[in-house]
Amino acid sequence: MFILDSKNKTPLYRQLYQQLRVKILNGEIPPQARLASSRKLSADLKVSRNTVDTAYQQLLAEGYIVGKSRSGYYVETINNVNVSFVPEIAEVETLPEPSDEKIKYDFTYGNLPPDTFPFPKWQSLTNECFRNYKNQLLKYSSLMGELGLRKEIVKYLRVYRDVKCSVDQILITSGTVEALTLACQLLRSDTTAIAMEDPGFRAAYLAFRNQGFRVDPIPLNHHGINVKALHTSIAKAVYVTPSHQFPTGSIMSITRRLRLIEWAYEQNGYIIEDDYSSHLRYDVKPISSLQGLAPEKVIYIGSFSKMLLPSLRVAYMVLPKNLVQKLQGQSDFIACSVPFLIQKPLQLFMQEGYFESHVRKMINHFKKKHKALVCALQENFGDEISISGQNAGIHLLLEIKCSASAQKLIEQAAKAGIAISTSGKSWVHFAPHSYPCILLGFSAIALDDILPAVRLLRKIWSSEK
Amino acid sequence: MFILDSKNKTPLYRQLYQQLRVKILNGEIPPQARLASSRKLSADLKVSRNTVDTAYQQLLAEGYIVGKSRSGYYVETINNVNVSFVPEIAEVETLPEPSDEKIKYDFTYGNLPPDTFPFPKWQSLTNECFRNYKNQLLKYSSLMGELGLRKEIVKYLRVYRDVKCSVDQILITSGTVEALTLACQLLRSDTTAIAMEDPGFRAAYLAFRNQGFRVDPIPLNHHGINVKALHTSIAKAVYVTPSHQFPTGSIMSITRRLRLIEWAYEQNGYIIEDDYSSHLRYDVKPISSLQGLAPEKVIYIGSFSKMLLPSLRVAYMVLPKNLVQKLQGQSDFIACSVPFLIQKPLQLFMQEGYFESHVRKMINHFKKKHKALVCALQENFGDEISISGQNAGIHLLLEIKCSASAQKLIEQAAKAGIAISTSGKSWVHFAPHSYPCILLGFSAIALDDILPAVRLLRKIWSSEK
DNA sequence: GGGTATTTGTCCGTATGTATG
DNA sequence: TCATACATACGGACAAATACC
Repeated sequence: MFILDSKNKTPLYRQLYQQLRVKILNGEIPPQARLASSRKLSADLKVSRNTVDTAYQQLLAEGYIVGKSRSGYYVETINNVNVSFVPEIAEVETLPEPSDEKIKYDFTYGNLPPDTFPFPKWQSLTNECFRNYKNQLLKYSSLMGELGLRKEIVKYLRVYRDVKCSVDQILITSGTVEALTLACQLLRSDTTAIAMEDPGFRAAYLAFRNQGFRVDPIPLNHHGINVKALHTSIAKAVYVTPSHQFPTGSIMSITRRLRLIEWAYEQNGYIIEDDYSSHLRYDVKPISSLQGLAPEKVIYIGSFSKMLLPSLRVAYMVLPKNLVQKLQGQSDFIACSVPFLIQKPLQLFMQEGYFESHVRKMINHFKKKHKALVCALQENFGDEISISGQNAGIHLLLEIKCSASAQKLIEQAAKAGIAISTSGKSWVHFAPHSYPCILLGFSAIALDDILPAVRLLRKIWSSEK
Repeated sequence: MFILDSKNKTPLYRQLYQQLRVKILNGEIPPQARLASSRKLSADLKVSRNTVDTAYQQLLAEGYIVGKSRSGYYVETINNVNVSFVPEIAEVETLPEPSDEKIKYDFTYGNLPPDTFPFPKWQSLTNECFRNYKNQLLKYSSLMGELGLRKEIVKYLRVYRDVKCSVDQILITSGTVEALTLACQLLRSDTTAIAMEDPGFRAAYLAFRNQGFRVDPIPLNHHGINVKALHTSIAKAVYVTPSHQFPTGSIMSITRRLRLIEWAYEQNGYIIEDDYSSHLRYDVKPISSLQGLAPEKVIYIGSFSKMLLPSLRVAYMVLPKNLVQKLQGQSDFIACSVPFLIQKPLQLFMQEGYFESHVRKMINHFKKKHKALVCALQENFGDEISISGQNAGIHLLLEIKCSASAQKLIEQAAKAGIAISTSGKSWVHFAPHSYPCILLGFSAIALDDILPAVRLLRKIWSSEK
């Protein structure tokens, strides 16, 4: 009949429910049949009547049976044609956590180390949402995102990034790529090509391509994008990473910024400013964001992936006012794609000041690792490598003076347990380059692991010199 | 000098920081000036030296001052071009929750009633993620989404929707619109126009337009889209809602389905099947999904918004195998846009059989409300209205035989506290139509409210007859 | 056919362990 | 660490439906 095991972690009533359900679906208990009364069954199975009753209630709620008061429960005719037999849990193999065992040192880009993110706080904020915001969970949210979160972002941007905007201009997106996609949708009527820095951020390149735009690579030097070269392109939009160029790490100079803005006004075009590493800079003076210099000409994009958690999937964009109107005309009645359960905890996190302190903590954290990595590289490699990138961000770009390909160097490192982002995966380079380039992300690796990791790299790669 | 109030809820260090910052920005403390030492200032203000130091550290982190070791802190020359004076925004007004007080009966489309969603269970699953999956929270996830969740979706689709696919073909997206956008990206090289049912789902129309496609409206009757008319379009892709046409509610007949598939093979085109209301049908026999009939020609899109929670923002698409390859070529290294904190709880929810239970519960729930609404409308309006839509979905479409515009009817209802989705917001209608049409969603309203709400509607609208 | 005993669903309070704050 | 809340499981009390005399 029924086999109930009180030692099993699944509750008794649920075990009974499952077994009844299977018997109904495969016809062992035929339609219109009357189930045993809760008293009888409970006596048979040596469990409480309520246990049986709870199982019956569940079947009732799901339409497997109907109840006649004071008479009994009767099996419904299930009219699903092709539900021949539906086992409840068909034993999904519990996926073994992808074993990172082999990775000893992680130099991949973007992942974060444990113990930096305040998990308990975030968990309690999430639970607070379940307690206090049930109503909003049951609804679709508006296009731009939660108003409260947008207010917090405005405050943050005004104070730390010199970005000047009102809440109406903020749009919450599920990652930078969505932001870029939306930017493309807004610019489709203005241009058929988008210019970007070469080398540049691969995901942006793909986003533009996927949106049907031609991408014009524009060379850059250590002061930033070559505005003269930009003038040769017909593109009316340019994608740049001025606060910390990806991947070279240079910071766009103020004169270059002003010339770029001049270009935007002349061409009646737009600048897409990707401030992906937020205000992660160490010992270098801040330069005002492009957006702050020309709010009407800049689409500013920021992200929480680097500072908080990559898996949160929250980014945001600041749109010029005319584009806000355009967006609302284009996308009226489309819901924001970031779940409320992510937006609200983030809002509370910022509101209560935890974000600011967390950012400070992270800056310090990365600063130490940045310094340690630069030192370790210089000590171990000397002038065999050149490090590009200034005191900012969460990665360095190495040019390694050897004959092997970057691909091969990365494979060799992988064999020794050092994970490095495959070159050409995270960035694109259109112009040919002489030596292999390696992008070394230092966000995930622990401070104390940096020196031994670099020594190991030196040992592995020395044979290629 | 400085006024610190320990009774104030903002921390002491922050009060000091704010005041110092203002004085620096407006020049009261000039560039290069040395700040008072932390010992002196703490004595002056009768606070701990740490309090002063924390404030100084914050200013330091933000680049307002520089520290010379064993000498003091000196004010930096703020070289931001146009930072004239940035007041910190104190105290964001705590937003009053949008008061739904005025809404007595909610007939808007898509929202859900409380007490149907198992919040406690979901909450505990979310917490389980914080406990057991910290590693994965610190990482970017892969393009297609969590493998475990995709497995569960495959199982569900196979059993309930006749969809035939492997995990490799499943892509998790943050809502239907993202799925449609991705579909557009995949079809860009094949076609410049997309055909869709007229009337049809507005968000889809907007998505196609925003992606730069021309949209060809194709008329339909109660058996589904007019395939003959479809042949007159040059579009190589057609968007349909066969399981429950939006908004008319008709179910596409099997012959029509087969003819549509024939079209796809002839034209070497694709069908985008939006199964938005999943298997929400009452007393009507299910018809196999288009995907099940022609897996190579159909892009199938499903969503969890209607059955679980709109605010979760999770949908999924099933791609033909050749498009999977295309996608991976196009979007390599782009992360899935659904947060891990949403994907994982959903996976566990499905794995443990709660999703199936919940779906059956919801079907029962909606079935009752559907019946009650149809009865109430027929009793109160008789032949003054015609109800279109068969026994499926979470809405009805009413054609009201009166001279007033739909807009006006909706406004009148709103005055009486009855919320109805604005027509033309959720659906588009290209062809002209004689009587005003009203889309009545019955997902949010409580069962017992349906009859009084309809009576009230009758009373309000009777003057327009 | 009417009264009574029994069966049955339904509702209530309570004890216990776990999870959350 | 302790208090609280919740899910689970239990037994008892009540009223309606049914069966029986």
